[in-house]
Amino acid sequence: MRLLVVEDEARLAAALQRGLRAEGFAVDVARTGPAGLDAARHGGYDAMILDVMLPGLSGYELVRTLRAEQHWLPVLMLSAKDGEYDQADGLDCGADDYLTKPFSYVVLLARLRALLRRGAPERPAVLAVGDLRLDPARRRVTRADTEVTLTAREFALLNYLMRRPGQVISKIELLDHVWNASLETAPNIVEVYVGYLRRKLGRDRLETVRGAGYRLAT
Amino acid sequence: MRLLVVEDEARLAAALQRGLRAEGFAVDVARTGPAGLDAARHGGYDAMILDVMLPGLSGYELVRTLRAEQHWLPVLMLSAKDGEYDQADGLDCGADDYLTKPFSYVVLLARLRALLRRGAPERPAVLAVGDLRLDPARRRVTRADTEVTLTAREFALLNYLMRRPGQVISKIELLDHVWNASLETAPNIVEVYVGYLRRKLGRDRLETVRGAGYRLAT
DNA sequence: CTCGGCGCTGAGAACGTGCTGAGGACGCCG
DNA sequence: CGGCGTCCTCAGCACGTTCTCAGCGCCGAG
Repeated sequence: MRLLVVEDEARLAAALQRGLRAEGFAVDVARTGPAGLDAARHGGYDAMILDVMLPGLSGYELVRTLRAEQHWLPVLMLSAKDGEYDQADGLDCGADDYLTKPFSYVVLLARLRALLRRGAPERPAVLAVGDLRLDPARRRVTRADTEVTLTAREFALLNYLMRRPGQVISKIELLDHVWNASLETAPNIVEVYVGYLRRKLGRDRLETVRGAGYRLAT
Repeated sequence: MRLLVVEDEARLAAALQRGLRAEGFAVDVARTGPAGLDAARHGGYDAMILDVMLPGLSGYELVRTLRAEQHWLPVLMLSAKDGEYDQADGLDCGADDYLTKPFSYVVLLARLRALLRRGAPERPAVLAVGDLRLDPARRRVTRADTEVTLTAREFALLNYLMRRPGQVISKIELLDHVWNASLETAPNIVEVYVGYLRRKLGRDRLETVRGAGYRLAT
């Protein structure tokens, strides 16, 4: 899931990015209204978190413009509760949901998930492929009932692969979702981590499909 | 879903009743501590929203009494942030979650929903994990039958962890529920308190899951 | 068979995360 | 007022994790 955060306060932006990445989202940040609008138009995001007070172009105007151009990206709006703007305005101009600062992180997450959920199926509690099991809540992985300890990055990678067993997944896609890296990042890092996983899970569990990507054996 | 709101300020009570009804809940209101206690005992509610400042009987006493009588109704506590009472105290006495006034209605709803989803009517009188025991009503903790004295904050933290043993809980979530902190608060405070707990409870009872959070060993 | 390119791996550097002790702010109580 | 306990901040340290890089092997095309 790819998210766009449009926020000019550096600390809040950084905190959001960190927190959401920890939840497994790929997060990009834009710091001004125009930059945000541009990213929203072309970035292929699944949702946008948008501050109202922005340099260059207000959040309201941004959403209005986007909607006028027939972009229907889900938008979660944030505003300082200083009375100048109010919630009704936010929803009026085309935002899908609305939070006033200061807000709780858990609430943000809940609302965000609600936005994204439209149509998306609920995740199963425990992923299982062959004799591999992965429990996201407990953050545990077992192979034939013996526990395997993984680092955060290894866990994220396996997690992603286990959601689409048997399918070939490209390095670019993995870079994008597991590392949320730019196009310029060297794909070698993926090879390195696939190597780590192979050592821990068994050699033939991850197949290489030359020129295409990797596949988790079912 | 039936809710009980115990709140003496007429305006707030009315607003809550109206808002929650609009969400599809059946809402009753009690205006004093004793009336609230009585309703909670006999009303068959799914959750209670409880102010701290009440005529006749404080919210703290109310929950404590209820828990002592083996009623495990989920309780969401509200307090004015006037310093007289502290958040940690709220979690101490057996409430399930806690909000300080002024709060956002959206936050209230989100927390309430989380409570109802969790909704454990079959809660044991005392939380027990391994040889650890925590009694929310009496605010006591024992480890292998010897009492451990905890400060309010330490107690609140352990309390939260013991409700989801074995699961990994992120620092952000802990900050949110135990400290009621914003996103920008430094997560170091969690590390510090985990350190305190480890000293008092034993080194390996709280596992660190690097890059993810903490887990209470089962 | 030969060659080019893709993928694999080990070594080690760079980085970040988490832990800890010291100490300051604050409120409470004698 | 002074001592005490709790809460929190901060800076330094240690160690695990992440990433880079270079060299090599292997696969497939021609």
